[in-house]
Amino acid sequence: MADDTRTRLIESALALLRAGGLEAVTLRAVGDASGLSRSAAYRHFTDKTALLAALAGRVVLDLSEQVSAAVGSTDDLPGRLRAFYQGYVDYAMRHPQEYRLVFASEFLAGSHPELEVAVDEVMDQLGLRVAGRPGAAKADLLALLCTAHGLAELATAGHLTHKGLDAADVIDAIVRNHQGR
Amino acid sequence: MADDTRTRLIESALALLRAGGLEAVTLRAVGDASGLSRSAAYRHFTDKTALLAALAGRVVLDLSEQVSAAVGSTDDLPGRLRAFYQGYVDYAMRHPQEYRLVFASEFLAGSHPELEVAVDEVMDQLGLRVAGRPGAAKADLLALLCTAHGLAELATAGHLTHKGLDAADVIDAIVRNHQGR
DNA sequence: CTAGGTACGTTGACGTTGTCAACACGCAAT
DNA sequence: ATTGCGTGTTGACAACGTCAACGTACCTAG
Repeated sequence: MADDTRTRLIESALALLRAGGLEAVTLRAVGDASGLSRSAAYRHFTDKTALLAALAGRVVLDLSEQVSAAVGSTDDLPGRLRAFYQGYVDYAMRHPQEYRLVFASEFLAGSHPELEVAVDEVMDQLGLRVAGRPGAAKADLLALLCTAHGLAELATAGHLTHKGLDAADVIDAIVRNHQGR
Repeated sequence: MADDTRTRLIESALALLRAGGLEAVTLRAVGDASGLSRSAAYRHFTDKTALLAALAGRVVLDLSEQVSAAVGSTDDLPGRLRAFYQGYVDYAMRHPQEYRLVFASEFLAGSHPELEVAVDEVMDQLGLRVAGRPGAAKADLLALLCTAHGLAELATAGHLTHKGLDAADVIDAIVRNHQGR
């Protein structure tokens, strides 16, 4: 099966990313780790960026599942908000390189519509999950995701811990300042 | 003066970044654009990442000034909030590559304490500017900045316009859902 | 059964990049 | 005058993304 090799390439890239950051993910290294050769990836991806985009897609799905699980079936809105933010930033802190790859690859690579669509879908789903029902306005959901993403990026960059605070404190402030409608 | 050459290198790198994105910023191209040679940058920066970090520092300062000007001396809190978010995302949309470089370089490059400190300082200053007085809690200011940064990143990635919305709509939602104290 | 195409994988090679060593120049201080 | 340092250049190297050429298995049509 060709799909098998394809996922093995993605898996190897993921392992390299975790171990040594984005700069450790080279096509030669991916080939070695997969027991293949340098340019084996070109039979399954048009580009190096296409491989990264596929990997990013996997990450987005993983993130979505974990956050959904974290929100679970919390009843009250403040509780859902808190669980959402906490689950989101927890994932980002547990997998910093992976999380940042998702948005870095959109920057570095010109256009990977497949990934952009995946991100959009996951974001929508997460927003609905928190809002509770599909009646919520799009702008409100996006506001939620903006905050979550900013939180995740600042947290993974270490800009929160610098001041004797951690993500939970900021989440507290966010939820406290949020008035439902 | 050596400082002169140093700033010229940074300026050339900025021009290249604006013109062709991050991948167009190569040390050889910077040398050419500065009328110097390939490795001239190594007399002023230890690394390519150090040059990028210096450039990012310049960008952060620029961002800070523009956002401060946008907030100006708005009186009411909702007005200040709106002006802050709008000014922040405006800058990011006007200079997407530069804005993203600031946070990408922290990711790509291991550690550039100078840049991290600059980011922290600017963030603090902006937070105070919006809060109006130094009495505000740190966590509240950071919450503000998380949202602004997330907004800027999603906007520059095109994740807002996809749904027939633009940044102003999301800012409306954010301000509407925010209860000051 | 054979011929040919297709999917998959490998190696060789090329241009580009970041980086360093070696060298050269000019200026300041001893 | 000599020494040293700051600044700049070129030559060279390894690593990288990428492509062309080639090989090999397999499936399918005649």
